[in-house]
Amino acid sequence: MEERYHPELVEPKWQAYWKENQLFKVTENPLKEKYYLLEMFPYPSGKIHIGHVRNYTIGDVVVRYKRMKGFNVLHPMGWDAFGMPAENAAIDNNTHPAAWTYENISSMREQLKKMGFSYDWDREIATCRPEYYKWEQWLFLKMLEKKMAYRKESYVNWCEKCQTVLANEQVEQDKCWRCSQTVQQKKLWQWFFKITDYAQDLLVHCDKLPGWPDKVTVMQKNWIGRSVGSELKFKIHGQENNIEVFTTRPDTVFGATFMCLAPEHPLVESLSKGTEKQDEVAAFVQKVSTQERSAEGLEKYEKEGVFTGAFCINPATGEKIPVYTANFVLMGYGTGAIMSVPAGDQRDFDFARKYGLEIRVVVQPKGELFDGNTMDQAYTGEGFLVNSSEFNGLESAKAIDVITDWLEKKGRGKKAVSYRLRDWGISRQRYWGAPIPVVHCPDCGVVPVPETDLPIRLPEDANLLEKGGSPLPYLDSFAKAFCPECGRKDAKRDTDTMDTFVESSWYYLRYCSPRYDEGMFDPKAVKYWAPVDQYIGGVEHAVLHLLYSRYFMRVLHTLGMIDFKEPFTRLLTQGMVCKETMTCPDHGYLFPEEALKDDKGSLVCTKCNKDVAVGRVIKMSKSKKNVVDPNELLEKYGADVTRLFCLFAAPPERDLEWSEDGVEGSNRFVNRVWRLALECLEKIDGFKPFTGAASDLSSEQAKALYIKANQTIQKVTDDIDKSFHFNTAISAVMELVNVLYTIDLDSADAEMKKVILFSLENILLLLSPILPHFCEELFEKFGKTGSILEQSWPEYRKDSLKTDEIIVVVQVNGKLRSKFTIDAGIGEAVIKETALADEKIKKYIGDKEPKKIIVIRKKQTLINIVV
RNA sequence: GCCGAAGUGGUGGAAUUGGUAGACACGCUAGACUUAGGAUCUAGUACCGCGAGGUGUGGAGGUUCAAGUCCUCUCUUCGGUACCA
Repeated sequence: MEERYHPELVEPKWQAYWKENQLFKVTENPLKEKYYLLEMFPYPSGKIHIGHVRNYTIGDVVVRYKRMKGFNVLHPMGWDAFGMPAENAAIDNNTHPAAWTYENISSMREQLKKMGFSYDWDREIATCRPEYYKWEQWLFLKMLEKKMAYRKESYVNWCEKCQTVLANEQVEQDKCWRCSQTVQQKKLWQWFFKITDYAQDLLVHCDKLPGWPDKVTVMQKNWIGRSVGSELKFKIHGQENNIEVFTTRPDTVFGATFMCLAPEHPLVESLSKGTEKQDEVAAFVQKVSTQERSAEGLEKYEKEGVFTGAFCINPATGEKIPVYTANFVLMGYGTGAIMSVPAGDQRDFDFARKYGLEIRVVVQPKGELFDGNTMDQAYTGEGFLVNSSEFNGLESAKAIDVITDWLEKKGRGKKAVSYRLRDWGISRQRYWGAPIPVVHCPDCGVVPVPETDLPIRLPEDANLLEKGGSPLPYLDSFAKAFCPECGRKDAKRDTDTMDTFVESSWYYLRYCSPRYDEGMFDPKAVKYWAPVDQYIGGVEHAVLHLLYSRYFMRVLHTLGMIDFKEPFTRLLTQGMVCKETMTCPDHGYLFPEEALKDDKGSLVCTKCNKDVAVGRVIKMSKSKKNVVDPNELLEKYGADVTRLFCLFAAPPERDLEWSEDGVEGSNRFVNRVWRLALECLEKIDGFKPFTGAASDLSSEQAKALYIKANQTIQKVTDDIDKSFHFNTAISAVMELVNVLYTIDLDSADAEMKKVILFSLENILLLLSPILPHFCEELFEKFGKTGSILEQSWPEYRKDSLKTDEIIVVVQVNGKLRSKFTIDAGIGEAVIKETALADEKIKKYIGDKEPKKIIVIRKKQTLINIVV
């Protein structure tokens, strides 16, 4: 009985068994109900981190559970293999993105295999392979043909010194991360997908995703950001052109005392041209071009603007109002111009005060008398119109329609819907991505590459530029092309590559038929497997990846390629894995192994012996060094213990705080079950598990254990099935194990032994999705043949879940004062009587007459006496 | 800034539709076994108080016989914010 569980022997044994018997290989089987479970595929960064381990463990448990429930389960794995880190690593380590990526893939694949995850590895894909991105290029051509893809000019972060485009994360405080040069906004022609065509459909279906967490659909709705309002035309003074604005508050149009254009607005230059403001405006536009134009970045800068020198006509008042350009107006939202109503919008108010512009009150609630000169903030609420000519006195909410209709009759406006959602810019001026399959011809313009030329291969012999730019434009063998239309020899291939979100928007369909070479996927396979029944991944993808995927399915649906629109029926967004940071005064951030306890018990740096400061618990990241290497865990504890801890430490949707002590605890539990099983094996021989009803059992102890075992089956099944709360499922099994530990096997009678055997076998079945290797091994020791995977999930007996007695909780004025046990079938009157007769209760009631007695008989039986 | 979450013992966390706050585990304390233990087993462990008892789910109010759970306000931390994936 000294023997401990030895993962280093047991785990490879069963991994080999599963592989040999191809237990995870699946094919379409119309006789079985399918279940497609998918975890978000990883970026091959080099090593699996704990966040991956957690994500894939959650998925693996559900997969194994569903298999035991009889489903035909698809559970694939692959690699989101294009992306910026490969380029950075290639520059830093003087290697090639492809070499770096493929190496990472093979080491990460080995790690995943050691974790015992039940993937059908025959379906593995890597998005950087031409066989994959060929079909992405194919789809791009289809979208181009259907006008779902188009080109327009838009801005990128540009470092003049490095001559490169920078990602947002490569811009640090307006400076290039490599050379600290101030970053500029540069205008480039880029490709876009017309996701806005589906804005309404994507929005409406947010409410038809019952399997998604509300927080995700709410975020998506807000991201799409539908707003209803009006589009108004402000005639430019002295010209026939108009400036169009979108506003949700046309009721305030009489208060529009100036106009603001985005600095990128095409009219900014032309309006100021030739005026004395020309230079000032140009300088301002230049200044704004060094400012980050993201929603997050906008907040960092002081709101400011300049007068363009031009005026436009307020369509309601007929007044001349000045046209400004301002840094808080975004070209990408609405029309890139706003009518400014300082009395009704805080930003406009601040702007007006700053530049001495008129603040005219047009809406005020009853009983107020706002004055534009003395107000200290804008009034954004509803009220009644003032200073609005014939509309004075009208309720502002009603005025929205009335004024829009009035302006429409004058030809100056109309009702309009605007979305915050912008079209998806997919062009990346990078090397390590899927080439965009078009050619630019001096004569024919943009010409799609013929389908038969696909894939347009990314040349793998290119060397990266030191400063991070893409080598593709300089690589003649790639960039020079014949025009497919006219045959001109000096046409130029598009050297941009696609956003990596494009690959991840459809990979889950590719898994259904990963080697299919006649299209993106085999329609028959997709018909059987898709959509994904359960998708699992980080909550950080709540908007972009998930929205793009939803969009892509709509595109394929429109193209008639699939018959569904929503890719993921159920979604689980798991929390991050966090750990405390440690810093040494001399050496900065420390890895966990670089800080050790000295004899006094305080943490010191292994390099200099100075005291280590323990910092906040934050998401594990290499830069903060608060990481745990799964390889070390595997070596020390094995896969099953690591899996157990990931599941036990927190429910999946919550952040998980890593704790070495907690892992030790999981290890202890695994060994506790191991010893229990071995002891039973030794002492209970020749018996079969009990399977009758609890009432057939003669001893109270056996009955109690049997009920507990049945309750455990119910609890674990519910927790996995309904909420994925594995932590409570595990604690339920722990409770049962604790009960078994209190039983003396040597003195147990035959009946008891049968119930113990029943309990133990079910513990193994219930734990098998979580501790697959461990449970296989014990199952085998108990003389079973085959894999535990092929067993059915246990059923509990409904007639053996409840005990004969219940505990009644007695409260006086809502405070717990006493408890008693009573026969479960007893009536309410008896409960009241018993409670009132209770000595402790009498003390609290005294001689007062109870005002009210409330008896609750739900999960708990409770009686509250109000005096 | 905007959008979305989360705050419960020394720690991670548990608590259908409001109904015994702290399951289960870590840590700690004590005991047992042991040549030894960082193994194992048993017991105890929210806080204050000698006690009766009181107080407790980030903070402040409110609804209710009853609030971790519902409502209002507020603080802190985290995620996303369109070129990290």
